[in-house]
Amino acid sequence: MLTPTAKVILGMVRLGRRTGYEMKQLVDVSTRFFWTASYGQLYPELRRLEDDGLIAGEEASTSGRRRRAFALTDAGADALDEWLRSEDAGVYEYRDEGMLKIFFWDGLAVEDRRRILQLSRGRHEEVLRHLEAIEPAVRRRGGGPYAVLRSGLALHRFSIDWLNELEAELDRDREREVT
Amino acid sequence: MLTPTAKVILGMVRLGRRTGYEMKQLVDVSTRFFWTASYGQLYPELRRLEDDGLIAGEEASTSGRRRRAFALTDAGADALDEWLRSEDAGVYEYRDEGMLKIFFWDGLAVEDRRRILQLSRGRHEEVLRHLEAIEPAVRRRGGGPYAVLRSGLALHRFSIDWLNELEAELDRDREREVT
DNA sequence: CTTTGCATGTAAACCGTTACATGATTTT
DNA sequence: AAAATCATGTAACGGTTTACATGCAAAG
Repeated sequence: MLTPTAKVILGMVRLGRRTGYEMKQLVDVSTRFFWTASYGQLYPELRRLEDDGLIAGEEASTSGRRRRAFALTDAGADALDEWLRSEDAGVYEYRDEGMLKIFFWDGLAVEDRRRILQLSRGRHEEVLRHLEAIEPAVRRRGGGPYAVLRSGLALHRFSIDWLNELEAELDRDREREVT
Repeated sequence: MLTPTAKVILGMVRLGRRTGYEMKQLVDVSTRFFWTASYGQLYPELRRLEDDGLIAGEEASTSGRRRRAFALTDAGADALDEWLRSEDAGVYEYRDEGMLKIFFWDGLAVEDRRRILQLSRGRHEEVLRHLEAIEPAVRRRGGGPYAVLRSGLALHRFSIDWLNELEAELDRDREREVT
């Protein structure tokens, strides 16, 4: 079985990211919103995958700076395909402290509740802005990354709309209080 | 600063869940979809919170079976409110292996891609069924838990719709291939 | 009398982030 | 000359899940 980070690495190598650094670069602008990877996971896992014969590394220093480039082995390509075709939906985790605050917000004043909604919305807006910024470039490439990007755009827009709706309800509740 | 589990506990105590077991019960049917807690976190954290004076525990055995019931102290109520009013959106994590598969799916046949979408959708449908089942009971209570439940319903329905749309696109792509 | 539910807890393993360390190269 | 970028790695820490251990009480 592949570890979560191994899946990212094998996929990234097939996409042409040959060094750990390049993989991290792409993760940070693309998969980051539904799948992260830090250097602390990446480099040890690269070594493990090489030991297991799923990737092959070679010295690729262009100058005095050391650099290791990796390529998929046949076994690695098989492992990647096997995972992609596996009958297992895999990890799905959604953890949202904003939701937890809403769950427990019953004692709070309307203005405090509004603030909770605004903070949550602010974060979705930040992500949305980033996704919108890279949209033109990713659209040109198309394929899986573009499908995923459109998912992200749709999801965060939906969340923003939903939070706005909840905020509108808050106003209606207050009017009822005043009346 | 409160640990994530501490936030759940303080909130649950205010909602009237007095024992670790009761808290876990409610977490499992309600917050589970955006915030989990296992016994391995719950019981040690209960002890820590009691040591810190945020909750007070008392023996509450109704018979031979041991049972510790907790209540919020004034300091605990303050800490809970402080967290709820904090200018920090807190943890937001979304990890989805289905999305990762889509990101890397470009080498796959249309049928393999369809399967990936179906598996993801299946999971959302499972969650949706559970949320729909508890909806009537939660609606009666209203408040934060009901707002959160409606969020969950909306989010998972949206995800299902989105995955269906992607699947329809797949069919259009294949027709184009055949034509 | 056996299974399910109530109830509390611990230990090990796993996963992941953060901070740190190092040093070369390119850009300003 | 300084700052940013390329590039690789480790150590410490923290949070979470899983599996295990224990035992009483109620229901079938």
